[in-house]
Amino acid sequence: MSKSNAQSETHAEASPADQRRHAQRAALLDAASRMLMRGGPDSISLRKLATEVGTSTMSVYTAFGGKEGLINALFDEAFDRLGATQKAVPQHAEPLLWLAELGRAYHKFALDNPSYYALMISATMPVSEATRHAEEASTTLLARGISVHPAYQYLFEAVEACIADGSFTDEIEPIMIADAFWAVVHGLCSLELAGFHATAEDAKARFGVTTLAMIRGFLTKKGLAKLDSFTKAQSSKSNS
Amino acid sequence: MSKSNAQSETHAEASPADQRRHAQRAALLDAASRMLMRGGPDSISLRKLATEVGTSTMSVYTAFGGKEGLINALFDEAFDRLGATQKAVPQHAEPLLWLAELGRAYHKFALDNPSYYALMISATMPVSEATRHAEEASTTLLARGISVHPAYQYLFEAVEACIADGSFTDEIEPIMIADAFWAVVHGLCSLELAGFHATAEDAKARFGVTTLAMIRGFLTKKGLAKLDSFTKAQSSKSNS
DNA sequence: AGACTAAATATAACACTGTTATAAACGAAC
DNA sequence: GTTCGTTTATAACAGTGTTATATTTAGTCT
Repeated sequence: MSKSNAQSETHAEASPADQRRHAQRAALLDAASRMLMRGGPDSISLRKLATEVGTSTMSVYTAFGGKEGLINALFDEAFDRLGATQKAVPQHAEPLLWLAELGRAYHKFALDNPSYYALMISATMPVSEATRHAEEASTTLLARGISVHPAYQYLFEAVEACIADGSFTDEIEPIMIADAFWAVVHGLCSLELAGFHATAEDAKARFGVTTLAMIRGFLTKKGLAKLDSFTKAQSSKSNS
Repeated sequence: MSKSNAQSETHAEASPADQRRHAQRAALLDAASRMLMRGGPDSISLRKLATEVGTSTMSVYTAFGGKEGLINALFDEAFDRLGATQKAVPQHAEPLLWLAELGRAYHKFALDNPSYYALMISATMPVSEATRHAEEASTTLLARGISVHPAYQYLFEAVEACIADGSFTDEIEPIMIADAFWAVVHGLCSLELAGFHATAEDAKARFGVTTLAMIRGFLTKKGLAKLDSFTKAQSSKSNS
C-alpha cells in the first residue's frame, strides 16, 4: 500500500526498484526450484538459499512473507510447468487418442519432476488452502462459465471432444469424466513415485491397462466399436 | 548380538528386560502415533516424544535406530490398520458389490486417518525403500505363489471372484485389475485429501462415478448386463 | 537539491529440531 | 561379587525457521 506501489499499479511501467525487487524474487525462486529438484522439498533451507543468491534470509520474508509463501510460489510454478507440457501435446484429430496422449504427458511430467509433483499433490506439504483454491482460471473456458485451471483446460477439452463425437456418454458431466481421468492418472503416478511398482516396465504396463479400462468405462456403444477397431488394428500390426 | 538376546531368541520366553524394552518400544510408538494423528508427520519431535513417555531421546535410538526407524515402524502400523479395515468388510455374495465396498472402506480409512495415509503413500516421507518393499505377504495367497501384502489380499480376492463368476474379463491378469482399482481409489483419496475437491459432496460424487467407470472398464458382456440390472433396480427404487 | 519517511536489509538472538559424544547407571552372566 | 555389555541421561553440536533491532537504502515532497 505504499505510494510507489500505488504508482506502479496505476502506470504499467515498473520503477527501477520494482525491477530489482522482481529480479531478486525471481532469483530466489529459481534457486529454490533448483534446491527442490536436487534434494526434495525438505532440502530447501532459507540460509542456504540466501547465501546462494547473495543476500540474507530476510529477503525471503520481504519477498514471500516467509518460507510458506516461497513454497506457495513454487506450487504455482509447478502448475505452470505442468500446464506447459499439457499445452505442448498435439491435439490429435481422434479425441480418444488426444486424451491418451495427455495422460502420457502428465505421467512423464510427474516422473521427470517428482519434487514439483509432490509439491502439487502432497497433502502434508505446507501449501496453504488459499493458494490451492486461488488457482487462476483458463480464460477461454471461463468465457463459457467454466472455471478450471489452465493446466486442466486441455484434459477438459479432450473429454468434451470425446463426448461431442459420440465416443463418450453424454449422460455424465464432462467435468466429472475429466476428474475421473485426473484421479486415475494421478493415482498411477503417485503409486509409482512412492515405489510401489517393482520396475518401470511394471508401472508402464499398469498405466496402459488402467487408463484403457477407464476410457472403456465411459464409452458409448459407438465408442466401444471404434476402440475395438483401434485395438484390432494395433494387435494385427504387432502380430504381423 | 548380546547373550541375553541370543537366549531370548532360542527360547520363546522373553526376559524381564526384554519385556521392558518391548513395553517402552510400544509406548514410544503409541505416543508417536498420537502425535502423528494430532499434528501430522512433521509434528513428531523426539524431545516431546521422550518427555511424554518419560525417558530421553536416546531411547528412540536404541529402540528404533533414530527417527527414520520410528517412521518406518509407523509405516508398518499404517498398513496393519488399513488391512484390519479391509478385513472387516463383509464378503458380499455379489463380488462386484464386495469390490465396491472394499473401495469405500479404503476411502473411509484414508479420510479418517489422513496422517497415516500420507505416511503410507507420500513419496517425500522418509520411509526407506527397504521398509517399503519388505512387506510381509499374505500367507493364504503366498501358498498359491502370489506375494501380496495382507492389506491387499481382500482386493485381490474380490477381483478374482469377479473374474471367476464371469463379470470381469479373464484376458487381464487379476493383479493388473486389482492394481488398477488401487490406483483409482488412491488417486481419488489423494486428490480429496490434498483439497482439490471443493466439498465432501463433490468428492463423494466423483468417487461413485469414477469407481463405477473403472468397474465398467473390466466388465464382460455378461457383467455389463448384470451391472445394468443393478443400476436399473437402483434408479427405479430412487424414482418410486 | 535537501529533508523526511517508509521500506528493505544485515546482523544477531531465540526457540526449536535430529544427532552424537560422554559418562553414569543398570543388568545379566560367570 | 565382580565384570562386561547395554541402556540411559546429560550436554554439546550443527542445523532449522522466525523475529527483534539497527542500519542502510530508496522514493517522495517541499
